[in-house]
Amino acid sequence: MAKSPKSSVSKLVPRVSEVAKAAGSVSGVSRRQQYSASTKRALVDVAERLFTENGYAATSLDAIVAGARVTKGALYHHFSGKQELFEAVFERVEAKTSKAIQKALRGHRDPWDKARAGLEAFVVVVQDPGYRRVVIQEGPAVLGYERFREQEERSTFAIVLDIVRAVLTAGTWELDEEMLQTFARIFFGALSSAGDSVASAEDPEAAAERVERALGFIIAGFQALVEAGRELPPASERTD
Amino acid sequence: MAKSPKSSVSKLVPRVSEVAKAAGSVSGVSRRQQYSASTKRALVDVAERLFTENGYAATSLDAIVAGARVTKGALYHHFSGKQELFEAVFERVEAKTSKAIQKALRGHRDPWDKARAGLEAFVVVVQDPGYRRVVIQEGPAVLGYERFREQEERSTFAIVLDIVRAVLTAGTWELDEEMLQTFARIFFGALSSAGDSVASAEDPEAAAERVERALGFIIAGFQALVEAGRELPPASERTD
DNA sequence: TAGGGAGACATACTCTCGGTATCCAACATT
DNA sequence: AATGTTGGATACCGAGAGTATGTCTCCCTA
Repeated sequence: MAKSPKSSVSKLVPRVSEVAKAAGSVSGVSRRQQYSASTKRALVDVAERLFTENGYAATSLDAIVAGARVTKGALYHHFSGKQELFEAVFERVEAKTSKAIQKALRGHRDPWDKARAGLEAFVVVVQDPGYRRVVIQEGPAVLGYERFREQEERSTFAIVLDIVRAVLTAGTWELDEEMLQTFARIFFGALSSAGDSVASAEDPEAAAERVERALGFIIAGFQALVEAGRELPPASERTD
Repeated sequence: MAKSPKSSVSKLVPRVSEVAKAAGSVSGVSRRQQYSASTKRALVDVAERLFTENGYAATSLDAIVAGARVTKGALYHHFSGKQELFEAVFERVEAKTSKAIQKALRGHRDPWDKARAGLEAFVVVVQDPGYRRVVIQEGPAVLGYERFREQEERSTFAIVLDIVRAVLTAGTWELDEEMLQTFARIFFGALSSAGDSVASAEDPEAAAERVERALGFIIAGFQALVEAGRELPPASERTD
């Protein structure tokens, strides 16, 4: 229905102007595919910027496509909708973060050293506005908590889990996977919160220092118990 | 402009049907004010339910006003918009939670006992779907992180801060307010995250037990160091 | 006790925005 | 050349947040 807009002139500017043409054309991908990939990247680029600056709800698709100099048609060709676009941004930010932390971890063999190095890296990386906004603040709400956790599970949280596993299996007692996950969750939450407090502080430098000292202290206490072979306490007395 | 709908019959059902008439009419409030307060409460009631069930974005104002059997006019008379309505819900849920924890804290004098009791209470209360959804998951995104923290600052977080202050000033060393806040933030984050993992577990009972044991262990390590009078570690070597 | 605020809503409208339907041009394939 | 496929443009739609304005009724005061 609706009068067909077939005679709409289609002023079609030369299209795909100066963009693309990166990656030397050697590979087997056609020019068309290159263009496609480049507009997709452009969309994610702009979306990342706008989501970070104004948040998910306050960022309109019109603004995004305008920024990427395409139209909604292009957007909906590459993504199923606003949420999937957000996911793409989310994954990218996560990947960046994850890589940065992994990098900081290299060069430490002792698990406890690794933990401390990871902590320091995390405190730095969490100050990135993109990570704060996209991952920490809006991730759970936009993706839904379940999907959010699935994503985390495969990146930043995985790192924490690895470290926790390393330091705990180095101890004398053994514990099941569930308990490991629990410890990792707790530390991960502590890190996230700490990171937030750093990022939103008036003086991030000073805040970061405080966070490192505090967490260092807690970890030290933890380490002492673990290395002393102290058993896990039982749950409270209401466990029948 | 626009044709004035003055002749729109106004079918006006008896209005303010069976609701209200709670609180024995002794106080100095007029009947008018009672009615007003009751519709406001009805709005918040319904909003709390729908926000909890479907989330903020997926809950339309139309659904809320329909549930409360009023119109948008009423809603916008009492609240400046959807967000302010959410804030009202948020505050109520927070207050409920806060009160529950405070209650669990009574009857413990030793700060460390208090900490453990508070932990247990928190793990329970965080399983409430309303708290999870409204406060933990959507609070930061909807309110914006700053406003979210301001609110937390005055309720649940305040409790954690109190406890942390109690256990730390009981120790030998002294530390400034900022450092206290940092510790509280960290523990608060750990608690929130732990609470989430409990609430979203297949077996919340078992998850709650694990959380308590893990956090109990961490606290024990913390306590050991504090009571040993161990100094805070310096920050990492890049502090010039 | 009449009347005039003003508070407490109702109704109808606007406008932004996410999503859809449809079309077209540029390649790819035969 | 004919055909299919992909990348993308345009126009449109409906949902829903917010607004403009009217109106009823309680309450207070002269």
